[in-house]
Amino acid sequence: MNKIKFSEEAWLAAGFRALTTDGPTAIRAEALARSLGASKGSFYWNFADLPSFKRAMLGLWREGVIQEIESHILAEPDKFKRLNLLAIHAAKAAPDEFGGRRTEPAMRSWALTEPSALAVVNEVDEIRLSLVAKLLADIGKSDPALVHLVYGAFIGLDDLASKGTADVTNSLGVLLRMVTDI
Amino acid sequence: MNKIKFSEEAWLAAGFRALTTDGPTAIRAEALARSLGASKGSFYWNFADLPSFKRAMLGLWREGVIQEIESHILAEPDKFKRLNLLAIHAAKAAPDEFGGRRTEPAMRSWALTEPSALAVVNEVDEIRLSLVAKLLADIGKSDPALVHLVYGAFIGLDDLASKGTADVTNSLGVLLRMVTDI
DNA sequence: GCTGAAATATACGGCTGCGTATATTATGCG
DNA sequence: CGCATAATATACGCAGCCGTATATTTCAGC
Repeated sequence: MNKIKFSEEAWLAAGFRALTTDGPTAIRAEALARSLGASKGSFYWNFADLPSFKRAMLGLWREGVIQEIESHILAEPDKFKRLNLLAIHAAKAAPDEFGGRRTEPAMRSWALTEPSALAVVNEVDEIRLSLVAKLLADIGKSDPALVHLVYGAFIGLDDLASKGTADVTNSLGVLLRMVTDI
Repeated sequence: MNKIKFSEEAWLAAGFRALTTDGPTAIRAEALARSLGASKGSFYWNFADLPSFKRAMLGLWREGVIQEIESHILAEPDKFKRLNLLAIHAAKAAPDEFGGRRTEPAMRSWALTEPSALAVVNEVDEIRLSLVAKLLADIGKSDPALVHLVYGAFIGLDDLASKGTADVTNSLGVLLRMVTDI
C-alpha cells in the first residue's frame, strides 16, 4: 500500500462541510477538490462518481445517528433521564468535523430535492420515532400523535437553533415536563 | 401597452415551483424559461437579474405570510379558537400556485445557504413568534421557552408533514390541549 | 397599412462543471 | 536500484448557465 494523501474520510468531511455551508448542490467533485487543495483526479480515484460519493455520505450519516442513539441514549438505565438525554443530544447527531449541529437541518433540506437523501432521512425518522415511542411507552404514554409531537418539536427546534432563534434544550425540557409530570 | 405573454406572476410562480421541487439552485433564468416555454430574453425583460428575481420571491412570500396571519388568525375573536387556527393553518403559509405546503420547508432550506433568504425567514420567524407569544399571553401563559416550543413544533411537524411522516393538525392539537387544559 | 415601442427570441463570450483519458509522481517490494 | 502499481494531477470534450447585445415579433394608435 502506498501513502494516502487525501483519505476517503477527508473527502467525506469536505462533502459535509460543503453540504452544511452551501447546500446539496455544492457537493461537486471540482469544488471539493479545491477545498482540500487536491484535484479531480484524486476524487475520482477514491469514488466512482458523484452519486456513489453521496451514497457514502448518506450511509455515514445514518450510521452516526444509530451509533449516537445506542451509545448515548439507550445506555442510560433511568427512563426519565433517557427522555432528558433526547433533549440534550437533540442537536448532536453528527460529529463536528462532519458539520456538527448544522448537519441535521442540512440533511433534511437535502431530502427535499434528492430522492436518495429522502430515503435515508425517512429511515432515520423511523428509527428515531420508534425510539421516542419506546421511551414514551416506558413512562406509560402511547398516543401516536404525542410521539410525532415530541419528534416534530425535536426537528423544528433544531432548525430554529441552527438559525440562532431558539435554545433546543430549554424548550424540549418544557415539553418533556408537561408530558412526564402530569 | 402591448400584450403580456409571460407576466411577472407567472415567472414568480415558476420560481416557487423550481424552489420546492429542485431547491434554491434551481432558480435559474434559463431553466425557468424552459419550464414556461419562454426564453431568457423574456426573463431579463421582466427582471433585472437573478438576485432581483429572488428578492421578489422572498418579498412575495413574506407578504403572503403576513396576509395569512391577519386574514385567518387575527380575524378570529375567540382566544382558544385562535390557537386552534394556528394548528389548522400551520401548513398553508403560501397559495398552492406558489408551492403550497411545500413552500415553508423549502424557504427554510433556502435560508440555510443564502443570506438574503435567511434575513427574510428571520423576519417571518419574529413575526410568527410574536403572534404565538401574544396568543399564549391571551390565555395567561408567558414562558418564552413555551413560545419557542409551540413554534418549533409548528416548524418541525410541517417538515415531517412535507415528507408524509406526520399529520400537523393532530399533533399540534395534542400540544395545545396540554397547554390550555392544564 | 405604417410606425414605434413593448415583449419576446436568438446569438454570443466567458465561466464552471462532469466524467474520461492520459500524464506524472511516489512508494512498497523484490 | 528498478519496476509495477497506488495515488494524484493535468488535459480534454461536452454541456449548462449568466448576462448582454442584437434580432424578431406583436400590437396600439394614428
